[in-house]
Amino acid sequence: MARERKFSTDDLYRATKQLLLQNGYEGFSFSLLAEDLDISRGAIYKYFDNREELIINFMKYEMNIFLEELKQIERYDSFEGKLTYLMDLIFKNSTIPQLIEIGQRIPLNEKVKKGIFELENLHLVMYKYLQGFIEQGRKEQRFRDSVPDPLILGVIFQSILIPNHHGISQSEWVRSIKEVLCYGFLK
Amino acid sequence: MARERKFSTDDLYRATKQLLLQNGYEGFSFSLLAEDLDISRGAIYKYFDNREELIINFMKYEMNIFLEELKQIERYDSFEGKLTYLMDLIFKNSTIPQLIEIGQRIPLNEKVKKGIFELENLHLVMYKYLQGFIEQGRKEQRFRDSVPDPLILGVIFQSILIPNHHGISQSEWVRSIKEVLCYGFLK
DNA sequence: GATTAAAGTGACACTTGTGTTACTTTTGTT
DNA sequence: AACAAAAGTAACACAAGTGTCACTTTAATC
Repeated sequence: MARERKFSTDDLYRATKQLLLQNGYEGFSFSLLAEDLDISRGAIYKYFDNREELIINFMKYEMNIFLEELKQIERYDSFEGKLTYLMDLIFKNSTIPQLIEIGQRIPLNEKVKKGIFELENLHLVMYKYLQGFIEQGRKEQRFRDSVPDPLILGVIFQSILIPNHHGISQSEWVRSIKEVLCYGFLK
Repeated sequence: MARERKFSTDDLYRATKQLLLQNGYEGFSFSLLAEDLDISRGAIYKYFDNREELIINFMKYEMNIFLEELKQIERYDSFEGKLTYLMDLIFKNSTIPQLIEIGQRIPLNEKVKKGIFELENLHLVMYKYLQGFIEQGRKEQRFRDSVPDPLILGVIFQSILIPNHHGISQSEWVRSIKEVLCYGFLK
């Protein structure tokens, strides 16, 4: 009993992702989004009350996909297996740390409180999986004792964001980053 | 023969810095700036033609102060001396990497071409000093051969941006980061 | 005290974005 | 064919930003 949709929620999310990464949180607007998808601005309001609503739901969508993959880390028994899987996963999902950063710019107000809460829950789930990995590493005495847990996770997540200005090939770049993170840049 | 100034260029730069770090490039406006300094928007136009002009000049100002300090790296002869000085300098100027990132969001058009060019020149000067440090490290065989130069600089600059969500004390945090960068997080 | 010129203000016309609403289009169901 | 209902549009009133310009304020100089 309904007309066929001109654009899917997936279309919205795809364009949202591109615009967010390109223009940042403050540079994103429904106007840009509508223009990008060649639809009217009003149509978007049929599905999302406002910018924040859309962005939060998009973030939850991205997070869930990422978590689905991160969950698989538990398939690996060995610390090495988990470490390699985690690093590869993060380099494959290199936009996740950027999006998380952007997500933290959403101003918290009554309207979006619930959504933000749910998004933060997903972050906690992510942290839970990561913490499992860290604990195993500690138990097996693999990590430098003097380096705190949050820093281990921090350097892994942040290393994705190092700009490769010199256009070093992806495989070479990733291999080098892994090496620096594990063993440092000094001999 | 002139009236006393209500606000100095330094006042502008101070407020600009704060607003840029808080709101990002797209979230910065002359309106906010004027409000912050309790002056009229029109007054700012007496000194800067537009937002981009102001931001670029502010960036040049910040870069010059930073370069003045970075230059001092050459006072140290030993590689260790230079490395320690560089790390401490970057942690002391932790806003520099953030500001450089923000600066890269300025859209290049005819109006700002000259300013951007001059700002990029300052980046090259910065790179020159850093490259001197890298070369000495290579010559003295201190660096892991398999890690490319841009990545060594990249991890140093990016490490500042790792969010310390758990509020680990500054000194402890900095010490740990140095350790991870030099020797990695694995034993 | 009058003059001068820089410093600062406030209002104007304009642009871009928001959220809402009455409206039109499309398509399956009766 | 008529209808129902969801999908999409276009226009409105509003808010916040821009750049400009005629104006006022202030303080040094004659």
